[in-house]
Amino acid sequence: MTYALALQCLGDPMRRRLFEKLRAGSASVGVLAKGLPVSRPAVSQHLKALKRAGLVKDRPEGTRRVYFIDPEGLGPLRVWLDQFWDRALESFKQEVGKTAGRGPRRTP
Amino acid sequence: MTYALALQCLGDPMRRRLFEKLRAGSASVGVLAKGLPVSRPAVSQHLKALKRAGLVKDRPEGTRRVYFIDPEGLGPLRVWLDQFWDRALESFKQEVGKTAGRGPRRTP
DNA sequence: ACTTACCGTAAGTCATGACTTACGCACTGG
DNA sequence: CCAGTGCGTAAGTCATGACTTACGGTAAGT
Repeated sequence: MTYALALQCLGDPMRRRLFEKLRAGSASVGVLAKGLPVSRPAVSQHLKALKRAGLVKDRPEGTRRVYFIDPEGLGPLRVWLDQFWDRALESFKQEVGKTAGRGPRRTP
Repeated sequence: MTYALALQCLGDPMRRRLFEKLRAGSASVGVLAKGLPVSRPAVSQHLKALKRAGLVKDRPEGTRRVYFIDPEGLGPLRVWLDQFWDRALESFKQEVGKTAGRGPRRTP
């Protein structure tokens, strides 16, 4: 059920940019805030959401907090996605044939 | 770049429920609307968004429109996700060790 | 041709949530 | 011990978007 939070989090463009920044490696809040067109508190709030979704972890480092991606957080999302690939792909094959078959009544 | 639309779409709970319903197979708008706590036009609008994101396709069938999942729509999302698994996983291993290492000054 | 079923779009309402500024707390260095 | 730095939270504002009802358009049955 935790994939829901992950999706809802990554659905936001700003949070996605934040998450993608962290892909390059760990970074503090201040560093992340620079390079983004929003205030530092906004970044804090986004990081809080990402943390709640299990997508990132943080570690205190002196007076600052360093955030980094938790790969395990993407696990449930990956599993959820695979459920569609398997199940939906076979259904899809049955559909594509029909797409030009039974349309509205042909009126020549 | 299309993974952005997919994420933004699936970020919405109602759209997710809709998408998961379609996993069981194709269905018309009216059928989908029943079983969801929203009006039929709302479902139409959600389906429009899903279609724009390339996640579903539709086919006319008489007076109704049948929607079904397009597995290819999930492709970009999958690719995007993998980029994190590969890249972030190695970064993560370097981080976990530090998590208890350099904290705030120990004050015994 | 007329009615009925099914759907998409338009227009308007309302709540969610993304942002801001202001504040208080924890840690570090002089 | 006293600034200064870095951060999280609170409170308030404002736009986005998710929903509604109303309408028009297409296809099928009689």
